[in-house]
This record gives sequence, C-alpha cells and structure tokens, in this order.
Amino acid sequence: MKVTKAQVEANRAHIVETACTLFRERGYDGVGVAELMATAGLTHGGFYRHFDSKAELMAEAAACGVAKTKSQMDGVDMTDFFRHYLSREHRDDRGGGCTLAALSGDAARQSDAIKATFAAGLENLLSDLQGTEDGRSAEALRHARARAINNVAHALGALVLSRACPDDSPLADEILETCRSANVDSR
Amino acid sequence: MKVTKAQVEANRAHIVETACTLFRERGYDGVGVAELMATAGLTHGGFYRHFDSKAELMAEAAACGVAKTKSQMDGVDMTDFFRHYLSREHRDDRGGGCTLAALSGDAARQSDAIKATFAAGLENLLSDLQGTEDGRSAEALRHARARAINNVAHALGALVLSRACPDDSPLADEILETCRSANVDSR
DNA sequence: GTTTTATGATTACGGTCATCATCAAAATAG
DNA sequence: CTATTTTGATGATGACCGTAATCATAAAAC
Repeated sequence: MKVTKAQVEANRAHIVETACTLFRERGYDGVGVAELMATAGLTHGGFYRHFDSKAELMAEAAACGVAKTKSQMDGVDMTDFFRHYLSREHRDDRGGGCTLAALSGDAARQSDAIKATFAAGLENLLSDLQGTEDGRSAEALRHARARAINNVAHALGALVLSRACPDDSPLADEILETCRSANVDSR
Repeated sequence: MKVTKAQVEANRAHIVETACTLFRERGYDGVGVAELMATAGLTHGGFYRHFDSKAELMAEAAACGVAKTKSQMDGVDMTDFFRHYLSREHRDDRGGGCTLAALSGDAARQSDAIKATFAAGLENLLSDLQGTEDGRSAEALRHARARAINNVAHALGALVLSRACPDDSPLADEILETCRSANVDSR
C-alpha cells in the first residue's frame, strides 16, 4: 500500500491540519490517535510512520495553528481584527478560531516543547500588533509593545471567559460586547 | 466498614477539595477517579456512594473552587488582589490558584451544568469588583460593571497566556509585569 | 441487645488509550 | 524487469478509564 512521495507529504499535512482543528475543539486529551486518523481518512496504525508520538504531533499542530491565526491577521486592520476576535461567531467556532484562545489552558499542562511553540507564536503575533515602522523612539517602541500585550491579554481573556459560560447565558454576550467596546477605544 | 455520619460528610468534602486542586493542576481529563480517590486517601470503589458520576463531581468541584477564589478576595483591596493575581507565585501555583484561570479552557468543553457554575462564580466575582455602595447612578453602575469585566478579562488573559509560555521564558514574566502595571493604572 | 442500614474496600467489567510488530502492496532504484 | 524501500492497514499489547456489583463491617435505629 505504498503511496507516491507527494501523497505522503499531503497525508502528513492533512493529519496535522485535522489534528489542529480537533485539538482546538476538544483539547489535547479529548481526542485520541485512532479517532484523529479516522477523521483524516486513514487508519490509526499508520500514524507512527509520520510521528514519533502524539506529543510530537501536538507540538506540530500547535505551530500550524498559530501560523494560521497569524496569516488570518495579515493585512487586516487591527480594529477589525479585534472586532472579529470578540464576535459571537468566533466565540462559537472553537475549532476554526484562535489556537491560543482554544488551547492555552491545555498548553500550560504540556511539555516545554509545546509551550515554547505557543510562546513563539504569541511573540510573532505581538510583533505584528506592535507595527513595523522604523525610526520610533525606544520609549515609543516599549509603549507599542506594552499595548499589544495588553490588548491580546484582554481579548483572549474575554474570549476564554465567554466560552466558559453557557452558550445562551447573557453573560457570555455581555463579556464580548463590553470588551469589544473597550478594546476599540484603545487604552 | 461503616463510618460515622460526620466522617462521611468530611470524606465527601475532602474528595471535593482534593478534586478541586487536582483538576486545576491537570485538567478534568487529566485525572481519573482512581487516582483522585487514592490522593484523598480512599479507594476508588467508594466513589459512587458519594457521586453519581465524575461529571457531578466536576460541577461540585467547580463550585467549590470559585467559592474559594471569592473568599480569598473578600476584604482585600482590589489593587492588591490584582497584584497578587498577576504575580509569579500565582502563575506557578495552578493547583492553589484561581479556578477560573486554571479551568475556563476546559470548562468550555464541558456540559452546560458546569459552564453555569462557572458563569455563576464569575458573576459573583464581578459583583464584588463592582462594589456594593448604593445610590449610584445607572450610568455609574454600568461603568463600574464594565470596568470589572474588563479588569477580569485582562488579568485572566494575562495569567493564561503567561502559563502557556515555558516557565523560564522571558515572555512569561513580561506579560505579567506589563499587565500588572496596566491594571493598577486602571483604564 | 438485636436488627437494619449504609460506608467504603475489593474486584471486575467493557471500552478506549497510546504504542508497536507485522504484513501486503506499490513506488522507487538498480 | 527485478530488488529494495516504505506507506499504510491489520491486529495485538498492556495500561488506564468510568462505572458498578458484591461484601464485610460498624454505626444507627429500634
């Protein structure tokens, strides 16, 4: 049952992408290798030809996820980005949404390899939010970075809290709305 | 092997408390009934005399956890509270720290019963943060509530993000420090 | 003092977990 | 065209999962 080299690579990438979504939806512990492979259209036996362990896939899926979030943010106005980030649609789409928001809680309990992937992805996202214009004073740079960190923490916290409330809870919407208006007025 | 009524109640409470800490440390999926009962000094067979299912214990442990967080906050100055909330000690003490921060990500994937417990606990915490003085205008009340929501989202987001970074990562500390200074200057 | 009752220990169940040895088959290399 | 790899399917492994029936025992009720 051998398969062309291109197909092998495609299969591997497909496994990572599938894992990415599934992990966001149900957490690292919530999805097993067998189910994961079945969802990807393969049987679970072949898994270990691609990865040494589930932990290795977890790290790779994390990297894939934060890269996707960053690419979604590319070229988008920051206000629009946060507006969508704190929207009801994003709250209800854990599988398709921000990896940091969906899995940071789980990542905290994982190995440093996975945490490092999260830190790198977060650092990357912060760079984008700080802006890239040259010639700013050190003070202005420090301020821009602090604002980026505060904005991300604020928005991510709001999303996480809203998701921890029942779907039809008024509080779930109130958190999103409140933090959405606070975020656009900057700080 | 029957035991006095007081002992039964004490045992039950001890199971809930043990679960509370263990869940915060390793997540709902990360700890099994057997290990839980062993940590509490009992054997896993007796578990179902106290609870109908693990899910029932999860809900009760969540209630216990948010109640503890609220009691810790009682009578403490709000600035001091957030200073401790965003301290390195709190970051490194998932088992003993804020239940919302440790388990909100997991709670989002659980039943509405558990989510409702989280929402109730959060609402309770917000009430405290809003203050209880009477005679404020509707506008002042609305503003106080918005500020409470924003502060909680901001601090919780910072804590969650910091914990998702490797323990020795500079970013882990930078997030805490940045958000600590932003939070005390109010908004 | 006897009977009833309920706790918690023991043990087992079926299911699922991550992991791996084995094998068929097809894509490469020679 | 043959030989060598190597992918992915099959199936098994032992460990652990939540749940539950059984049972000895001592507290509670009479």
